[in-house]
Amino acid sequence: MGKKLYNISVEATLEVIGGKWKCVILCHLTHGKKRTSDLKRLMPRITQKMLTQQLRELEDDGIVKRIVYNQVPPKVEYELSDYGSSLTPILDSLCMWGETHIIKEYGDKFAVLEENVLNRRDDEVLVDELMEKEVEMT
Amino acid sequence: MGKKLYNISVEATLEVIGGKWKCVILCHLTHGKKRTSDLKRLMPRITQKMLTQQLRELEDDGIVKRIVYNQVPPKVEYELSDYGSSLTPILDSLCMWGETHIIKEYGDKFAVLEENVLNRRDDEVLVDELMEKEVEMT
DNA sequence: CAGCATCCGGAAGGATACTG
DNA sequence: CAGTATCCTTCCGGATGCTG
Repeated sequence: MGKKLYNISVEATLEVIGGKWKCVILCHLTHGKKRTSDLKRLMPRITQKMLTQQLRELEDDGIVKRIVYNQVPPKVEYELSDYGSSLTPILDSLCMWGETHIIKEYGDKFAVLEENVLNRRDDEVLVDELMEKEVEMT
Repeated sequence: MGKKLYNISVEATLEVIGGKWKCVILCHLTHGKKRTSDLKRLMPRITQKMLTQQLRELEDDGIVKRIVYNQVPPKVEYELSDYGSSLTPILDSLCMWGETHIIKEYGDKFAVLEENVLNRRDDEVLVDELMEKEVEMT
């Protein structure tokens, strides 16, 4: 393997999760196993190509597990590996900081969440989190 | 301001610290105020153009403060703003995960640290951290 | 449904020279 | 020393069509 040289250890982290969509994908996976079609719906702007590419890289780095069901039509699921789960606290922190930042910038965080996010069925954790915060603020 | 739409809150975080060099710069700044020339030395691979660009964006987002001394030759320092300091726990976690990852991948973490990192004078915190871990492992 | 191959435009980022 | 401006190359990533 070609050893890479780093000037600071965070560069090693960025090499793994620094891809354009990787943190977003991983954040969704912290909420549980997801099918390819689930991920597509959760990330309407990602292209098929990028989704597969980023998932492959995460798989190669041992961050996510790819579960293939041998059936027709095909079914593939992705979930955090044990090693990938060590990123969960970081991913949660990144999400929480984002929520705070959105509030700081826009006041009402719902103003910047797309409808598909609020209407989705299988990943209501975020919405629940936001609802809780909303209650705290009243 | 043009409101951006997000599908998950981490996207807001990435818009602020997702730039190619931003996390690296911020990690260095968690160790204290730095002159432009310091940052250049700490990041030998970054170009002048990118350094300035990333710093400007971080400044615009209220993450870093730019301190200009009116003197000749010019002297400029950068440091985390109060708001930027709210990222410190995340940045520390990212660094720590990177160290663990380096150990997992290469065994000896010193094998992948460039010499300029080990020889530098003003940012020995990382080295100290590594030394401590080394001791723990023996 | 999940994924691959191909083409292609545009943004990202490097190199260089110049300014105060 | 710190920063700007310009040019130029690279390659990321989108769009499309096809396969099992």
